[in-house]
Parts: sequence; C-alpha cells; structure tokens
Amino acid sequence: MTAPAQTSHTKMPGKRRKAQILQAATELFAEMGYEGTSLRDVAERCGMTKAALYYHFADKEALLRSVVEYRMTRMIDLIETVLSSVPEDQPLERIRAFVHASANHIDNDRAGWVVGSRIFWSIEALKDRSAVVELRDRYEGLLRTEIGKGIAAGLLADRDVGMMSRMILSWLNYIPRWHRLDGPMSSHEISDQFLDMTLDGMRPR
Amino acid sequence: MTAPAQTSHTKMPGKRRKAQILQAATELFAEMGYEGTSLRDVAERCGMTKAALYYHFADKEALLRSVVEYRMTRMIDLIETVLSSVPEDQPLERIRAFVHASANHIDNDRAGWVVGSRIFWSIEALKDRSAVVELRDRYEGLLRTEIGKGIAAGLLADRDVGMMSRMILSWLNYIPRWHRLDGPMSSHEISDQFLDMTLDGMRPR
DNA sequence: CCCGTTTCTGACCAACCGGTTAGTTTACCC
DNA sequence: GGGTAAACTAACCGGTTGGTCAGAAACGGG
Repeated sequence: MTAPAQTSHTKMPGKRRKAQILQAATELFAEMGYEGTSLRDVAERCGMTKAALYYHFADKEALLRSVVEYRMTRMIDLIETVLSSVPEDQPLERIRAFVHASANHIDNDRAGWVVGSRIFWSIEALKDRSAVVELRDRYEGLLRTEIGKGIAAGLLADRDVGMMSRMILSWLNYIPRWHRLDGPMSSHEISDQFLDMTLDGMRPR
Repeated sequence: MTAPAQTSHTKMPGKRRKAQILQAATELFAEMGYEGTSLRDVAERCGMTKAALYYHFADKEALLRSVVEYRMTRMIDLIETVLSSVPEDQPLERIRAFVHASANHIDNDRAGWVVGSRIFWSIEALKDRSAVVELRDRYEGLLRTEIGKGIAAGLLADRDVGMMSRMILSWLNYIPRWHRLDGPMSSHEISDQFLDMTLDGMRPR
C-alpha cells in the first residue's frame, strides 16, 4: 500500500533502478507471497517492462535472493554499529541493544522482515540459499555470542545457548504476526517487555 | 514424501474421499506453498481428476479453509480432552498440558501445523477467514484462561495476559522452523525446556 | 432389475506464468 | 556530434493455472 514510486519517464542509472526494483519486489512478495507475485506486477510497479527486469536480475529466484541479502546485510551492519557503542563487558545490555535494533527494523521495514524471515524460508524448492544462510548465521551469531558471555559472567543461568537464542528470536519473529503498526505500542516497546519477561520469567520473583 | 495413498480404482464414499483430499492437500500446501500447489497435483496424489475435486470443494480457497478448519478442530478437541484430566486449580500444570498437547501435535502432524500456522495466515488475499479466526481465538483462549488463573492464584507475575500467551505461542510456532523430526529431541521435550525457561527466566534464580 | 443419486471423467477455456530474442532508445564520453 | 555502452521495449514462446461443463460410470434402495 505504498506509493508507486515511479519518479520519471526516462531511464535510470543501474544502481537506483536496482534499488527501486528491490523495494517493489519486497513489498509485493510480502503482500502476495513469492509464487503469488508475478514479475509483471513487479515491473508494472516500477513503471517498466517485465523484460527489463531480466537486464538487472537473472531470474525470479535471483530477485528473491537479492531482496533478502540486501535487507539482511543492512540489518547486520546496523546491529554491529549499535553494538559497537555498548561496552563489551555488559552482555545483557548488548542483548538488549540487539533486540531493540531488530525491533526497530521490524517497524521500519516490515515488508522486508516478512520476506526475509517468513517467505524466504518457506520456499522449499529454492536453490542456493547459501549466501542467505551465511548472513542468518552471522545475525544469530551476534546474539549467541552475547548470551555465551552472559552465562560466563554469571549474569544468565547455565542453560543451552541455542535454546536461549531461539526463544528470543521466536518472539521477535512473531511480532509482525499480531502487532499492528498503527497500534498504541511500537515494536521497540514490545521487544523491551518481552526481553524483561524472558530474563525474569513469568513466575513472581 | 508420503505414500500415494490410492487404495482402490473404484469410487469412494464422500466422507473418506474428502479426508483423503484434505490429507493430500495438507502435505502439498506444506511442501510447495499455497500458490505453489496446483489442484492437478492434489488430484493426482488422490488418484483422481482435478474436475472431481470441484465436486467436493467449491474452489481452491475453500479447500485451504477446510484443511485448516479440520486440523484446528481436531487439535482443540484433543487439548480440551487433555485439559479435562488436569485439576482446575492447578493452572501451571494445565498450561504445561496445553503446551505438551500442542507440541505432540507438531510432531504428529507437522504438515498440518505448517499450513495452519504459517501458510494460512500469510495469504493476504484470502477471503472469509472468519471460521478459522474463531477457532484460533478458541485455541488461544484456552491458554489465556489458564494464565489468568495463574496470575489470580499468585503463581504467575502480574503481567499482561496477552503478552504472556503470545510469548508461549511464538516459540511453539517457531519449533518447526529449526527442529528436525529425526533429531535427538522430540518437540515434547523441547516444549518442556522452553516452558521451564519461560517460567523461571534466563537469569539465575 | 431398474432408477435416482452420488461420484467422477475428458475435453475444454481464457488468463496468466517465467523466460527469450531481436531490435530500439537514451545517456554519456571524447 | 558521432559513437558506444547501458537501459529498455514489443512481441512472442510453450507451458501451466484455476475453473467449467456435459455426460458417463458406479452405487444403493426399492
């Protein structure tokens, strides 16, 4: 439901055009699903022909991969930047920073989040996920590292790191499923509450 | 990767045929996605013609709705049965029973879970979700009720019931994303660990 | 044994899909 | 201002899609 974003009737430099295509594809994939989106739809939203898409991307799968890689890369960069401003020896604060940055990304680029976290992984027949797998591992690794440090420092209980990180990532990924952007709370606040609940537990302390 | 399930070359009574179609559609939707599954695929797996599907179901959307409604109804019945054998005044045990029953269902009918929890809700263009929405509300209501009782009894911290139930449901729904059925742990054990972690928190007690 | 109902088939439809090709327009550099 | 590379278009391809329809086969009760 975003603006058509068609800015001119003339040609565009490759970089800007590619970004525009990625944006349109992101929105459409999130809205209609991968198989539910036709390349004609994508082209039309960019104000050009389907054939022109094939000048920029090899095929539909490459477009999907590009969408996800682009978004994941930006998000990882952002999180690494944010983390670099939190002291190394405060893993709990670093975990909170990780969660906040992810939540902000959910609010700022919901379509991208949907494509990257739900759609991409539900295409069974997709070939060559390797690049995205690597990015996902790096993203999750950022969280796991801090959890490990938290356990070592005695700030977290000595449980399985994988289970702990999966728990955080699961409610993070679940947010767009029920949270409305026009609602009273931002994903940032929500993630804050979830993290407190996860750290302290549901039982009374 | 299940057997063709074609049992006879003759006709079938409506009830049995419908169940067979639902099973085939469930597996294919889970494997290939909704748009990625053609009605010809479904018909072929049932050993009949696509046209015959239209004798049993109005259209593709009705088939999807039936798949999800059928599965949700069975699951709710199962959970209500299980809950009826746990004392009313032990909400924490009842929450655990809810979680276990859901986890068992994830293991026993993974395809159904994928369709009902991931695929169905990601089809933006789907009309008339009302019946499934009602079933989902009833399912979630079972959990919320017990959480509310737990808070009232002082067994749970006085936090928002909605947030608490969403937290449990999020890691429950996230399990099929990373858990392999041939792995060392069952979803039952995993859900047990997650519930402990959710109740006690990640901080040392 | 016949008849009405249930269950199913085969052929067909318009629309749409991802992808290709041959050729055209635009931008930019010298 | 001519040439060259980047960016694009129009037309087309075989194949598939969800959905329809007229009629045939199997079934069950009388």
